[in-house]
Amino acid sequence: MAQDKRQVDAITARDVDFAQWFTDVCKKAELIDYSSIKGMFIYRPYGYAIWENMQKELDRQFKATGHENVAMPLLIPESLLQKEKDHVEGFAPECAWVTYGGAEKLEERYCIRPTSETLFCEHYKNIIHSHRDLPKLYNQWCSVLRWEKTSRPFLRHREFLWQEGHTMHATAEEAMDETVRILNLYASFCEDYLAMPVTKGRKTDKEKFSGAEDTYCVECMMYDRKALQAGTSHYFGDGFAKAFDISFTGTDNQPHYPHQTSWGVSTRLIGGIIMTHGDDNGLVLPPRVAPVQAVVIPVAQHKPGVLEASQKLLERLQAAGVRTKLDSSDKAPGWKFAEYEMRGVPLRVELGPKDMEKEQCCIARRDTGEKAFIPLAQLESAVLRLLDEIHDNMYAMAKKNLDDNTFSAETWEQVKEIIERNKGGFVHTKWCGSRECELAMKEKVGVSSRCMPLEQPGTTGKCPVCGKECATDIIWGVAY
RNA sequence: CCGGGUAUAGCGGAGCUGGUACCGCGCCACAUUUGGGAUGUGGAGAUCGUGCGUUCGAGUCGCACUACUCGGACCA
Repeated sequence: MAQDKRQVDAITARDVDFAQWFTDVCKKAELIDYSSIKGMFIYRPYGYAIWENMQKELDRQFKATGHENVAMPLLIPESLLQKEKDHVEGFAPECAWVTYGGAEKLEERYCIRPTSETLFCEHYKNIIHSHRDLPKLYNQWCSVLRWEKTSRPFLRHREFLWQEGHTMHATAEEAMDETVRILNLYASFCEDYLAMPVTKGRKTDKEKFSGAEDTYCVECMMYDRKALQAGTSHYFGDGFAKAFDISFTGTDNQPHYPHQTSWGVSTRLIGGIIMTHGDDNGLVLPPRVAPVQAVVIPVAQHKPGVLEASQKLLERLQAAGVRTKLDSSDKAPGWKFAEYEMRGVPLRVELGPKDMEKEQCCIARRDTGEKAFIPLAQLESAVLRLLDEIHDNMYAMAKKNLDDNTFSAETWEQVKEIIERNKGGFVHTKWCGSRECELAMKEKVGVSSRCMPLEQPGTTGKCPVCGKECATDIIWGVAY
């Protein structure tokens, strides 16, 4: 392997130590750097650019479905956070608190937002009075802070970037529609933009968001067969509205409580694409969010005309809407090949004197490593076609990994056997709905419930723990 | 939060029974090179994670702290 020639850039093999491979990729591809505070990471330009591309597309879709962006305060007074009982119980253990303003000790301490439901509710109380004020479809892009005990790049930060949507609706049905609309939006975003197949489902009471009536989620399977929760969409009913005393006058001239949702995805998605698609040569980025979709590498660039011709390729691809970079640095071509592979750039366009004679260029795919010689006249169409093909192929490979590692079982012993033999994966069983049986699975098998899939077969069977006859399908797995 | 490991130049490492630090890669300059991580010559770069202590003297010994990392717990 090329990268073995240099220790400096060596990346731990993926199958030898997946955790170390992941950290190596994050560092070597210059996505992220550590800061001096545990769990607080620096998003470097290349890593942040991936987030910006995700953000751009999600923001477009949010706006297309009627949502508006707002910016709420960073700090939450303790008294405000405490208004909803379940919510504060869930988040208080991981809050960081501001207790001083300048040299003065504050009368009341302020929590640095771990999530902003309470802030939105306080505001909604002031602006929602009539059914004409509904729905309110707000979203904010911000960072939040949760004092996690263990942290890992992208997967679990103390401070992380995300978007949080908070909406208010006149009826439960409308709020539930919104919850599902966003769940579907997240699912199609993961599949169509990140090439990550998802399983849509509902969380158990144990796993749902603190204060929510229902939490829906998209669960993905990483290359190492562990589960990653990629996005969540919560239905709150009118619980927060009651706790925060938010009401509106309906067409019937009677007071009503509005129904609420919240939903979010975070920079954890970047961790997801790394662990779904990466290989032993480093990152493999889904073309639709890759900061650089094609890199033009001149070969023998000191020879007359090569740089100029390469520059022309750059301009043509940029004009065709392809995010393209030309690397005319004086590194050797082989060095550049390895470098951009490590960084996951989907396509490499090589141009040298021999190609110029034949009016062609060489295009190499990151996902398969295949090289093809393309007539210069067909440059744009070939590149655009290949980017789509790469996306489809990356999706298909990830889907195969998901399908190959998804199983069904009837008893907890079978689940344990499958998880141990397969070193992870998803196992479908029936579930009686009791927390005791869910906890027993963690205890006996070491798995947690991922979700109850939205698509239920409607059959009945036995709970793998208590053996009771039941109808609900549930998925178990080891999660990040 | 509990237990194990680690911290020396940008990166990876060496540094003995205490004496102010060495190697490879990278970096800078010049020359020759360029189709899978080029070669030569010259050069720069470190208060040894932080703080306190022992000592004539600490990278080395002791204590504390911080961060990273692997298990576990917790969390989503």
